[in-house]
Formats: sequence, structure tokens, C-alpha cells
Amino acid sequence: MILSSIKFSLYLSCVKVTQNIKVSVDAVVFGYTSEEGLSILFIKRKIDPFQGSWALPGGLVLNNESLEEAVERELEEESGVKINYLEQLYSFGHPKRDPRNRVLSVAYFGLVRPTAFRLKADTDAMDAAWFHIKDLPELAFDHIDIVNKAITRLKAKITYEPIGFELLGKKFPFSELEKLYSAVLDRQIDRRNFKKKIMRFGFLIETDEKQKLAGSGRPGNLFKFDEKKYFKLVKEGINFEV
Amino acid sequence: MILSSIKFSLYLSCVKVTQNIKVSVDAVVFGYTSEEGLSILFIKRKIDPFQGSWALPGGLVLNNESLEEAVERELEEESGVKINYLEQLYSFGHPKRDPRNRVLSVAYFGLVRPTAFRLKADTDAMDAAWFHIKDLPELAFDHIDIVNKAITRLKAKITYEPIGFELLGKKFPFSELEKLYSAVLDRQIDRRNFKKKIMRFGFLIETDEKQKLAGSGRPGNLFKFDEKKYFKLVKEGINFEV
DNA sequence: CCAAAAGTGTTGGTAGTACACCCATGA
DNA sequence: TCATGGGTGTACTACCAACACTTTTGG
Repeated sequence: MILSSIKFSLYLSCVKVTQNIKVSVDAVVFGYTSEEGLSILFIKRKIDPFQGSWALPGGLVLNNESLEEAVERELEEESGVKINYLEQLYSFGHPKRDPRNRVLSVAYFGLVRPTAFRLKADTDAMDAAWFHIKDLPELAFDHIDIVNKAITRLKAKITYEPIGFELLGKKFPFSELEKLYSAVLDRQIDRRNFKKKIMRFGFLIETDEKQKLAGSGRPGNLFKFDEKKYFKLVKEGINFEV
Repeated sequence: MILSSIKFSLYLSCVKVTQNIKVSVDAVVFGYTSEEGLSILFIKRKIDPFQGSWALPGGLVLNNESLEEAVERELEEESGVKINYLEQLYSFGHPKRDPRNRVLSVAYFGLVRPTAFRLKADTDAMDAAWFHIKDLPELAFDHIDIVNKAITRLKAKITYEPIGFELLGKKFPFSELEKLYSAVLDRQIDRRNFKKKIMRFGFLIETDEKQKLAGSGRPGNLFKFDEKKYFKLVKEGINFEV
């Protein structure tokens, strides 16, 4: 195998030495709860380098698995998370981004409902935890760059696609959606205008159930997504500036 | 090096065999001329597999160069093109996308002014040529997927950023810009509305020079970009639906 | 004078924005 | 009855979309 690898390199592009770059995947997983707000999932590294540091879940890609499979496997192994939405974010390939060997990381961007499962640290992680987006820990490697890119993407994405289905529960009061948008966009949103805008798209259905109250205040109606219309709109790529 | 590589893999993520994935870059370079329209640059492969097929310029990344350096080097080597704008597009990592070994390709997306240089085939290419976007040849590997992704990106991008500076010359008649948008979006554009829209942004300066005529018809004024305003707007991320 | 391309304004519809008061509930 | 959060409508503005005739040039 090693021989064929060398031959391959020479053959393909006249490189003088065998290319020695490893490929890994990392995932920036966003979760949202009304209590905790918008959070990102990190694991605590078991091994050097950066042992004990917080880092994005991820790891080397196996020889026969696709990148997406690698992400899902690593998430499962390291944190027990089953992802709800996954898209490729960006590849980070700076030669010195890993202090040992060169490692190219293909970063992914994911959304989950954190209430849907319990976090558990596992194979490669001492611990796994959510951190609020405004209160991130020091991170290993260049993971802070990856996180920043993901936040930028999330912000951009939410203006042209109705994210939310992947982050909220089956039924939720309208104010949940509003708080989510407000958290992602990091600014206040006018309740009335926002509702008008959203309802125009027609992918939200108002149920006649009422919110169970967490404190005082008037309980709101619960809404749910009309999945058909929702995914149809997502596919068509609607414009969705809030 | 081989030993340390194996140790590294085991150490990092409990992989049983050494990861054997190569990393390459490929570039989808768009060019525009009023005569030829919107075109993409391809090279004709000198070597197997797909010898003699058309393919995207690209190749393996060297151990100590960044991905962007690799793209620029390959473009220079294979076609003599000096790129004008470059951004990462997507990484293609399917295990079987290369029939020999596994090769992950980080694809880039580029814009150039084709009139600025002559194409020349070189090291790894028998030939290099522009193909009109509506008349692409059969392509090697999964390059058609990469191209389609790039076209989708270009279409999306042009609606929220004023592309054009990178594709047009220093001075151009307004109709050039309009034809460019029309070519990218693949639909007709209302001349009056388009001009109103563009001029509102204020990054175009009308000069008092006239177009040299290619045929009959009234010659138009030449315009140029106000680079300062243009790049300021690009940075701020304007909304730019046409 | 004819063909080809450039230049130019108005109107109606739609969506965005700003803004304030009343209602239902729990404590 | 008070505090909390939910629910709702209007008026103004800005942008979008649709649309046709005149001007300048070359042949």
C-alpha cells in the first residue's frame, strides 16, 4: 500500500515526495433551547495535543467512509449526538494548523434539538458540553476560526432559508421562533413585523393548543411546521430577510 | 516519516489502518467576453486515467503549500492563467471519486478576465481551452458535479454581491454588465430597471468616452468601477437582487 | 432611410419599517 | 391588582416590475 501510494503521487502530478496530509472532519453543531439560548457543542480532548482543552467534535476520516459518514460517526462516538441537519461548511487546510502532522479538516455545520437526547462523552472525549454562543471556552487548534465561520454562515443562512424546523420541537409558541431568530441575528426583532413576514410564507400552522406556562404571562398558541410546504420552500430557496 | 504517520493515526483517533487519502485542489475558473459569453476553463489531461479527457485544472497539494497556493500554482502550470478572484467552493470527498486511490478534492471558484492573457498548455496538460457554459465537453472524474456546484454558486453570488469587476475590463459599455448578468442568471433582464438598480449603489462611474463600435448601432458611454466604493460594498455584503 | 443598439420615466403593486395599546394568566 | 408576556393594525416609505418611444450611429 505504501509503495502504491508513492507511485501514485509521482504518477499523478510529478510531486517529488509523497504527499503526507491527513484528512479529518470537524463539526460545529448548534443547538437551541429557550432556557439556554443558542449553543454550540464541544468535547474535552482526552489526548495530546491540547489534552484537556475544549474542541469541536471530529477526527480522522476512515479510508472507506464518506465525509458525512465520518462526521456522524465522530459525533456519535464523542458525544452521543444524532444530527438533525448537516451541511458542509468549509475546508481548513493551513499547513501548520495542527502542530504535529499536516491535517486538512473539512468542517461541517449542524443543527440539532438538544432536548432530544442526553450528551455522553465517549471514545475520544473526556467530556461533552454545550456552550452558549456568547460564552465560548478557549479552543484547541484553529477551532475558533471554524466556529466563527459557522456563526457567520448561520447568520447568513437564516436570512435566506427558514431555519428553525431543525432547531425547535414539534410544537412551540411563536415567541420561541422569534427568540431563536433574535439570538442568531444578535439583534432585536419587531414581533408584529416578524409574525407577518413568517405567516406570509404559509409554512407555519397555528394549532389550538396553548403553551404550558413557565412563569406568569399570557400563554401563547402553539405552532407547528407544515413540513411539506417548509421543505418545498427550502428547496426552492426563498428569500427570507428578517 | 511513514512510521510517524502510522503512529500518528493510531494515536489520534484509534484508526486501525493508516489513513490513505490524498488531497488535491481543482479550480472552476469563469471568464467572460462579450463575443464568447460566459465560459469555463478546462485542460486536456496528458495522463491516465481519463487521458485525453477534458478536466478542471488542478492537482495534488504539496506538503508545505496552502490550498490557495496550490490552486494558483496548478493554474499557472497547466494553463498560464493568473487568477483575479478566488474563493473556496466545496470539498468533494466521495471514496470512489478517483478510480485509483482515494483523493479528496478541495474545489475553488475563480473569476478572470480572459483577454488579459493567452492560454498555454504546460506541465500536466496537453491543451487548455475555454468552453461556453452552455456547451461543456464530457469531463473526467466527478468534475461535472464540481462545475454544476460552481455555476449554482455563481448564480447565487451574483444576487447578493456585485460580481463584474473581476470579469470585465477597466472600462466597458453598460450593456456589457447587463449581458454578463443576463448570461449568469440565464434570463433576460430589463435594461431600465437594471440600470436604475446598479446606479443606486453608486459604484459605477460614467466616463465621457464612447464605445468603439463592433457593428452598427448607437455607441454607448463607457463606465468604470469606483474601486473604493465597490470593495467597500462587497465587504459589507449588500443585497443585490436583480 | 433602414437596421441595430443605447438611452430614458412613469405608474401601480407589494413588502418593509416604525410604532402602542389591550388581553390572559399566575402570583 | 400587579407583573409578565402574548396578541394585534395602520400609515409611510422604498423598492420592484412592467412597459415603449426616441436617439445615434453604420451601412
